[in-house]
Amino acid sequence: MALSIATWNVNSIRARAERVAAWLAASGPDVLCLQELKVEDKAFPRELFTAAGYEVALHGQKTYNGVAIASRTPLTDVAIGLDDGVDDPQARFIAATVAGVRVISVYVPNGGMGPEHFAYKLAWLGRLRGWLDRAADPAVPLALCGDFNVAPEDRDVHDPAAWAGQVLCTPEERAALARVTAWGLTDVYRQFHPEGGKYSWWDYRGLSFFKDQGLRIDQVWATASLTARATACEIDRVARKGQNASDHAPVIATFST
DNA sequence: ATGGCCAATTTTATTGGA
Repeated sequence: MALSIATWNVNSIRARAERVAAWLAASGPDVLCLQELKVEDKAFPRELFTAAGYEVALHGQKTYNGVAIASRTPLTDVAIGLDDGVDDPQARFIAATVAGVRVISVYVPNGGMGPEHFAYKLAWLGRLRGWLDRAADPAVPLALCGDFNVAPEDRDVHDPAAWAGQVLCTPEERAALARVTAWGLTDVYRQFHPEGGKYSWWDYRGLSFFKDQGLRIDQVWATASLTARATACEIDRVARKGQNASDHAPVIATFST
């Protein structure tokens, strides 16, 4: 048997309802971490998931952000938000345990809208490391999944020279992400695809997807005990094609059980 | 010249995204 865990920034679950339903029916993973729901909990299209055989743990908000974990098997020990005493209304973190794996869905701040946004992003990554230190165990199977809004290395960038120093690729962001993953996490996609030149996000503008001008900012990071069970990790570019697509493609990691 | 697209909103412009 296998356990598949995917992450997908859908850029509005309501705008993407038909595409998500079709994707679940065609290639639905066991667990799906979602980001950028852009909807309050009470307006979340839960039936879309229940009809496909999933239960959902949800942390939404109006207009912006919003994360969830959908699973074919029961979700337990749901944690909403970083719960670190910081007054932060932005819905960017949810965790739950499924099939013996601690699964986390994060939507890391973009940080590109000005200096205060950038500072919030770096601080948020520091708070994420704090949550791992305080509330998780690197010795157990854990998958930290989501839209990290950081391309970890130049090989995750279509044009590193053009992106040098730009938000999503700065040394400060890469260092902040590295401090999170130094807790004890491995980039599962990288394990299977060291070659680079593979992306998970393409700008809607300028025919970027057609020209494959993207960034690999969506990732699945796993602890050692889970990484040891990884058998594959793929980006589903097909889900980015055509009309009404999200600007992100799903990333699917598969583990032996 | 630093644009182009897309989604949500007390919508016909603005904000945020990446």
